[in-house]
Amino acid sequence: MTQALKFRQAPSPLKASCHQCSLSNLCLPLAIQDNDLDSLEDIVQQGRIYSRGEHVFDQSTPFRSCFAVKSGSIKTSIITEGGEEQVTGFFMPGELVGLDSMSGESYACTAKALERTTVCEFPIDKLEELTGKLPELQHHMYHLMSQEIQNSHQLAMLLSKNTAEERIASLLLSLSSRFQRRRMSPTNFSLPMARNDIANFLGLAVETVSRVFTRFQNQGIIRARGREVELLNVEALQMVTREFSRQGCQQ
Amino acid sequence: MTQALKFRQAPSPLKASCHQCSLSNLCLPLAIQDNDLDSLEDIVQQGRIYSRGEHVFDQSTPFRSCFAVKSGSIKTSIITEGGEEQVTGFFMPGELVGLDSMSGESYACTAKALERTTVCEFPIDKLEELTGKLPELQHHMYHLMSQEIQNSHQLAMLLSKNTAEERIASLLLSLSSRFQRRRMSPTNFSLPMARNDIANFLGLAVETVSRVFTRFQNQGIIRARGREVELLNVEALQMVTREFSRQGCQQ
DNA sequence: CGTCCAAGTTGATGTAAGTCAAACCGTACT
DNA sequence: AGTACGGTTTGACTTACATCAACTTGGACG
Repeated sequence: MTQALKFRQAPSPLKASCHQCSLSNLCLPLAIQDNDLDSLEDIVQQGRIYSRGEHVFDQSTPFRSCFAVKSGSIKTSIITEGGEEQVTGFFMPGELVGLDSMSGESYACTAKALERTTVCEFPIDKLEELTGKLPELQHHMYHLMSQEIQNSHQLAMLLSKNTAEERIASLLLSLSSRFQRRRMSPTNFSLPMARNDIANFLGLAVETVSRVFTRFQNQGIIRARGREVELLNVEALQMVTREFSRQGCQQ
Repeated sequence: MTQALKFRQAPSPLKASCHQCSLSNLCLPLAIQDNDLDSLEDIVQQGRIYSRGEHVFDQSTPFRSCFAVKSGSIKTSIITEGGEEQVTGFFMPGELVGLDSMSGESYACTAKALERTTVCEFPIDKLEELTGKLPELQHHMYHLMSQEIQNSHQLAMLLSKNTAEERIASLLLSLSSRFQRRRMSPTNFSLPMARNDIANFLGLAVETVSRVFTRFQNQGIIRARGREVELLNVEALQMVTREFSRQGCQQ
């Protein structure tokens, strides 16, 4: 660790500044008035920097906090007794990780940084206390959790009804819109996760994911080199996801 | 409708009595002190009786309330633009329906009574107001929503990793434990849903569900006649669900 | 009590995606 | 520069389950 770093990194927990955060229109601050922002800042802790592969938290360890992704990205997954992994989600800047763990003493999943990642930490007891005082914040928490239930239902639907192509098209479009929300290119981005994670998340074999990527590429729908992806024909992708609406329709 | 019924059914909304409800140890009252129970009773409305097949609420209609199942059972499902149905859950007495709809103006799914069913209705604005005042109730709401996220992740896992037999064994065991919580026989119960619903929920074809049922029956694990089910060998069922933990293990 | 229709079962066949195996990167490390 | 090792791609073969089709059961109802 260099001298310079030592100076900048004060002994954590370091207070984060929601006021100055560029993600305040995506993250929790989105829900509350400017003058209540201070009380949120009072409870949030600046998390440390996680490098690729590091665990932000581990399944079955005591549940203390939810984490908002500040930069980078996080993958959450459940590990079964048998050692099987199931990826349950990918989290990008402005998104809140840990909502599935609010029903027990310990984390319901493991959160792993997919790249160099920074987070803000919200200790759960303080967060609950605060949401009790700020109805809009409470409402937003309900909103976020409900959203996550819906997302998960959507995933279940994808897994049970859709083909490999449809699943991958859906994922690409989901990522695309999430990049767009952050004012980044919706058609030209770099996948934060490995093919393996995509496969696991979508209930496919790695080989299948690979094959679909090349098939899409050959059809001129996308261009992919490693993790770099370019969506050449978004409409075609949307067609693929809705392909299953072929109720007597010939195409 | 008989005379007697007309007398008992006062013009709704009728106030429900949580104090006297036999489900108070499963439902929302579980979370709060006896002296706060009155404030919960103040907001809850006695719902009407739904007969089999009736909708309790419909996807895309304005979201007003969450519903606790009092008797009977409810199936929730999403209908896609293409008209495809995806069953997202089954709800039994004491369970809360509608948590996935708290992020929008309208219900995220359709809730249909699987049999003659009664519910208690919690208007969402009043419920939010109350959870702002009762920290334990707020905590419980977080708990329930988090649980639902976990359930849905569990389902996704089942759908993406497990065989037809494993999925059905899991469902049977889940139902079993939910009957048990209600002090009913965990080994001898009647399925509230049709084979079709089971198939849809588990991402299988009806025929497959049927075949697995008979296979289990031939193996002496269960006895099934229509919707009547008897679990003859719970351990065997548990073995089936964990079968995928065969990492080099010979059995 | 017979009729009817939906729900459930059983059998035969097709297929999307898994599995196994091998080659091919890209990049990190000595 | 050479080696080593994930991650990725491609091909050949297998399989669990879907699909299609026929038959059976059972409860609602005149």
